Amino acid sequence: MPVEPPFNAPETNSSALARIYRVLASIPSGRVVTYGDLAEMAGYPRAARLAGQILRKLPKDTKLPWHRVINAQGRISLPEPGASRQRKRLEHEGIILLKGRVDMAKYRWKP
DNA sequence: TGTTTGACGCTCC
DNA sequence: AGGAGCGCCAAAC
Repeated sequence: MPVEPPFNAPETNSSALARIYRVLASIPSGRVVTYGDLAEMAGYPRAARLAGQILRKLPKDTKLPWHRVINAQGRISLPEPGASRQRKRLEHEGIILLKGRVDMAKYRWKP
């Protein structure tokens, strides 16, 4: 008799990694999501730090749009020099940071 | 098996 | 407005 899975465990055979990757790949150019959004969309509500943990380990040459993930305050969470890379990529997609912040009301992606 | 660790988030003040 | 404090949660050790 299998036990009830934890409330936050979406499916036993699909890893958080795969789920996060899938959602990340689906974020449109020119839009952003928060770490919390990313985790929630992947099936892990309140696991914002998990999203960060996974993003942190992405290979440097990944093609996934890691730069479209910022914190809930609209700020870049990476330490330098990553922050500069991220800002550059965002601006390249038309997302301008004012006072170091992205206008979330305008660019936050909510499917 | 228990503890530590974050590219976090929310509430106070 | 901006910082301190605390909660959160799965991965790494």
